[in-house]
Amino acid sequence: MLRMSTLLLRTLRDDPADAEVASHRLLVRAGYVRRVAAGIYSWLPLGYRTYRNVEKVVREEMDNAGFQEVHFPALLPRDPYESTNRWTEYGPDLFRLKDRKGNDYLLGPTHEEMFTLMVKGEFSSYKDLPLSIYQIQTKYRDEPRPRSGIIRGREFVMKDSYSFDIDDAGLEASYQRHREAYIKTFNRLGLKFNIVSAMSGAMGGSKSEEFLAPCPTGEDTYVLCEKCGYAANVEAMVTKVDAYKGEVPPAFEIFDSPNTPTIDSLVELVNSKFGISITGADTLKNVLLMADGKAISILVPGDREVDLKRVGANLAGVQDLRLFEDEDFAKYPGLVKGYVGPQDAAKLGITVYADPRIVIGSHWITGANERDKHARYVTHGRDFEVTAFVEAAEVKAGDPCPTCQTPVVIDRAIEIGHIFQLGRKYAQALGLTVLDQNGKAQVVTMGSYGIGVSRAVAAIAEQSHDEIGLIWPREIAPAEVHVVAAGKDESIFNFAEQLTEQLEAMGLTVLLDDRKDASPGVKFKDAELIGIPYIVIVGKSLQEGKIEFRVRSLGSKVEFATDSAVAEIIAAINN
RNA sequence: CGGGGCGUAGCGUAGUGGCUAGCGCGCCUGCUUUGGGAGCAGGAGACCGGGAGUUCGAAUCUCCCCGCCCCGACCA
Repeated sequence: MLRMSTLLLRTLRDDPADAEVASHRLLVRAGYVRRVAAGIYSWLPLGYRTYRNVEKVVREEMDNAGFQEVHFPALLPRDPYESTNRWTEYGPDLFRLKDRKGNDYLLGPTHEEMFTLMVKGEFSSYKDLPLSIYQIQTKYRDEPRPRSGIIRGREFVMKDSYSFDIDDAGLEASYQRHREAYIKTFNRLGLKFNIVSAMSGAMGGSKSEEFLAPCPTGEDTYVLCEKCGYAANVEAMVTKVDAYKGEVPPAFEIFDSPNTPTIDSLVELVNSKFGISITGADTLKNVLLMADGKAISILVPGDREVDLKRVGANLAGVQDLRLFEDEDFAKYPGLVKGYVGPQDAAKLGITVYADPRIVIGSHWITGANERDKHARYVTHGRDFEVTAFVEAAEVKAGDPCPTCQTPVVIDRAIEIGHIFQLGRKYAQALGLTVLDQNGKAQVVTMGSYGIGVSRAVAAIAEQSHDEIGLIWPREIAPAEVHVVAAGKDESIFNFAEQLTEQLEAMGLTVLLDDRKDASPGVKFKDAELIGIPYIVIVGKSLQEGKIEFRVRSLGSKVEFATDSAVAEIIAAINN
């Protein structure tokens, strides 16, 4: 029995000044967590019970799926991370430390190496596969910017799984098993989520999907087609365009265009000069970038910005990507800021990539590579060539769905899970092979799957709260029933106590507000803030033989007779 | 790392050169109160983020450092 009279808990009447997002604000106010440093939090009793409930659901679903739980240290030696070059590649996000002998250690940001090495140490035959193992472990990443309370911390708990298979078909099967286990897990956690296709990015795999919990304060942006269900991270959104069907344009011509530094001013000048009515979408923007020290130009329609995230995710192998700065222009005197066009790219020594919208045969108004001059009828395939198409332009709400052409919507979400097919990268680097039927060594293929366990607590809070407090799903709540003794009469406290014992005897977890010195108003406010789903009030109606039953999420109140209270409460909860 | 904001008691805050740093919540003692964050009386609790400087005098002005929050870049 949890008693409010002795609980290590102090709810706050005011919102903490340093919390903005709802989950952070409410978890602090309701006494679930306290900040220790940026992105590092302590859990108080109510919070830790909630956290452990989430962990329990995750663990049960992993076990149900037949995955085996293991546990690695958080404190790890440098060596395994050298084999995959991540000691270097991970950069400043890695927490590094030295032992007394001066040897390098790290706090694990993720554990691919350790899992791979564990399997390598034990198994060596195809007969041992497939295998899926997981752990629930604290991870450390020295984030450049921790934010939103426990949504993005520098210390956080992640459930990470890895699958090991002999071939691609096996990997696909393991991937699907994880996908199904994740769907069950998030459903049990009461989370609304979308499964979106994602870029596997730096991890170097192939197929990858993210589980996103929609929420306005989320930090991931994704597109969703409400008709066919297509969903993708903005980085992974595919642009669908038709081939050019217009007429072949006349030869390109250069015209004077002084004082047109912006697309708008250019459009205005062209329209009045030629007596036509084009829009920004008919102009071609040449955005210059430095990619690992190489100058590249990205072509996008003038009415769109370049999305650096998308470019980065879609340009294979590029580490450092940034916009051109004045000193870069100085190195390429042929590039006239504001008047760049793709016609002379080869001469100027830059590599040109184009957004898929710049289809072959289409013609554009673009810079003439001379101050105060633009050109029109500049035609792709005739007047300029590109090295490759790359998804580069920003995604806008209303863009056509790549599968059914319906305008998509853009929404924000918290990433709560990520599954992907890693392939053989780690197994190769660490030498994980097994012998096949023919006695030949085969490199194992792996999948990697993560759930942010501590983050899920915050994600649930984000999706399930109102102005006055938290509203937990039953399975996650720190207790299932909150019994409030509201009054001063001894009989009220006695009955509340008895009722609590009876409910517990029926298998329910109960938080009893048995504080003698708190007024009913305080107890009601606290109960609403704490957010246990069912609230039972033992108070003034006790003398009429009644207690009150409330459902936090509905704000509903009904009275039950005291002698049938336990049965009625249980019936109401299980209804 | 770029831009913005902030740091005064456990929490929320007032105080912009003047002597004793104020208020509300919370906490302690006593009395009264008990269905929507009770009342009265008394009390504890602050190296005003740290350091250096300017000044007769600094929470207040200057410089440096530290910490925290938000936007961006980057990332689960």
